[in-house]
Amino acid sequence: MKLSKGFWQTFKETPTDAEIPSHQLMIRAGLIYKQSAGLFAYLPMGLRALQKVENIIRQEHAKADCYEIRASVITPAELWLESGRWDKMEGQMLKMKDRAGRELCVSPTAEEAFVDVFRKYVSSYKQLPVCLYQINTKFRDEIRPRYGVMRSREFIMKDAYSFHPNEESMHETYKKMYDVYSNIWNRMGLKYIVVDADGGTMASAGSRTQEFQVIADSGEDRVLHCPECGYAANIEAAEGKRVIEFSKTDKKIELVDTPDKKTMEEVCGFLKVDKKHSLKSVVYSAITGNDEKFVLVLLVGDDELNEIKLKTLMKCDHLRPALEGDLDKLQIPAGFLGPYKIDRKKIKVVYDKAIDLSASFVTGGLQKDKHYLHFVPNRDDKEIEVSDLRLSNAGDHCSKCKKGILKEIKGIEVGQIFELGDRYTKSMNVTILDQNGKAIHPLMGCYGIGTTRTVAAAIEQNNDADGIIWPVSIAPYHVHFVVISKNEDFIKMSYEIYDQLIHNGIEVVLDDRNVGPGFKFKDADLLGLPLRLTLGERDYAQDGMLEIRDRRSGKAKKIMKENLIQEIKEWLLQKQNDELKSARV
RNA sequence: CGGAGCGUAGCGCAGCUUGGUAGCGCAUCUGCUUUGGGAGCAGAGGGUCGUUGGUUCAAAUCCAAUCGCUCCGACCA
Repeated sequence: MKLSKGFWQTFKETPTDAEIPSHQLMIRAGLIYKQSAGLFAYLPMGLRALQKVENIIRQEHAKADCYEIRASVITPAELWLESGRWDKMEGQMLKMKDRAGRELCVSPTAEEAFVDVFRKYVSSYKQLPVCLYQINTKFRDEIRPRYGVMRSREFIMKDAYSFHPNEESMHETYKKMYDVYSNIWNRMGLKYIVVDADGGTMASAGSRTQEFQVIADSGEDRVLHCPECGYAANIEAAEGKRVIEFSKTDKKIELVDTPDKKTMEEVCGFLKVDKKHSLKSVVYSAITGNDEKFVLVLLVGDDELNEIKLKTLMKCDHLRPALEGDLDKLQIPAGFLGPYKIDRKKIKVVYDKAIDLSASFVTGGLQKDKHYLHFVPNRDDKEIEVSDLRLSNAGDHCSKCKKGILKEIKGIEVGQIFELGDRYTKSMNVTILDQNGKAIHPLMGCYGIGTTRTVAAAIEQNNDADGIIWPVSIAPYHVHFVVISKNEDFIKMSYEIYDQLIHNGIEVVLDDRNVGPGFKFKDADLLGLPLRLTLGERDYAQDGMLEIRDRRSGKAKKIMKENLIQEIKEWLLQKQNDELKSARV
């Protein structure tokens, strides 16, 4: 690209609505343009980086015998009604009607569409396993889009779907895709961590799934990591064990006044008790269809509830915290909730398994301005149901090796791999014949990568005060060629060098604009291509050399015009190797 | 959806309290000068003040409604 003829504009000022570095830099460096909330246009520089990511993905998938297709982005309601997700994904889906009144939606994901393609063409175990993928636009009507393309409503995702005659084949492909995914981010030189995850509404409960998390302070995901054995999991799925010194007592349960003390902090502060010697009571409503059940969850005072665990326990479609109105209906005073003598007909009660049932706790009095002291669950409560419900936390003991202490890391989820099993083939009634001529539901795996999010994550991890620092593998171009001269002969020379670089396979941007050198250098730093090449009238007149400079290290070197191609190729190769080594955690 | 805030030129903002017919910096255009870290001088173009309605002799300014955007929360393969 010659900038004098190109389409590229940078901004000196940081846009007010951009919060995190990658979002600010993508706008300032002229990579993207926001057209509406959560909707972006990719400009030439941004699009090239995105295409680099996509091509790495294509190359790595090809190695694993995955074939690219492209399903339609708009899909008919029938497909979603078949799988039962037309209503389940309500809210996330952008639905519409065509002129005949048929209902359609913009795909938020494509399991149904791929199953639909699969069932048309595959009918025998002999055709399996097979893995198809696409790189295509998705739309999820996020309640709150934010952080630029990190959480946009329209985005581009690579989604792959594999089909299998049996579990063994499904496990095998899962493992293969794990390697494919690792190679992809390795090649980009990103620091990432693979973590155990929760399947959410995608997979059946308990099925295998892992997330690939690019490590970044601005990440929205919390990951727990054991430095001893390397165990890592999304905090939602993490298994940590809390070790607490509980307090024991022989004293009888006692009702005391706690006027206007409603929160844990207030009650424990007032009674001068550590929060871990009290029970936190939270009420949730579990909804399945028209059926609504209430559940009282008891946790150690300073623990948090893991809603996913509760949702699994309740086997419900939706879960929401109870509102004051619900509590009024149940005739329970908000702020003074507790298990002691509560009516089990109205509400289910579950103790978290971290609670020592023989220890003594402070708990709500079930009447206004009252709490109990010395509540001992297995002495004072007759019906006790225990389940694992707490959110694991940094500081927990690792459940895998029993030695390490879990640490928290923030991550950006750029990919997730699932073993789906027969969830979709069953609901959509897809069968193939096995060796015995028997009809079976094939098993599925699915594997997603946020391509647009990967670009943002790469910038999030590679930037400094001056701008972006692209990894070589996904940089929009390799070399930012700055010419400093007004002399026509020099401009002409820069065009010759530019052509020469292109002929040798080096992707180059030539800044031949009629602006000052400072302006060009600032722009080059902001865009952050791996190498900057400078042809300056002043220096060239002195020694006949050009300057080549590394954006990341700032290291610079003078080189003769004749050696340009070779030097640049060597630098790029060296940089790429260095980046490969720095990946993964 | 609940809470908060903001909509004035492409971008960043002032003006609004106390109504009098819109301004600054950057960007853009022209000319001259300037070329190793976002140049200087001189001039120019560009705004239904988000929209609609109301109050008023007069509304960017006051009132109401509405739309859009952002932040916090809930939501999230």
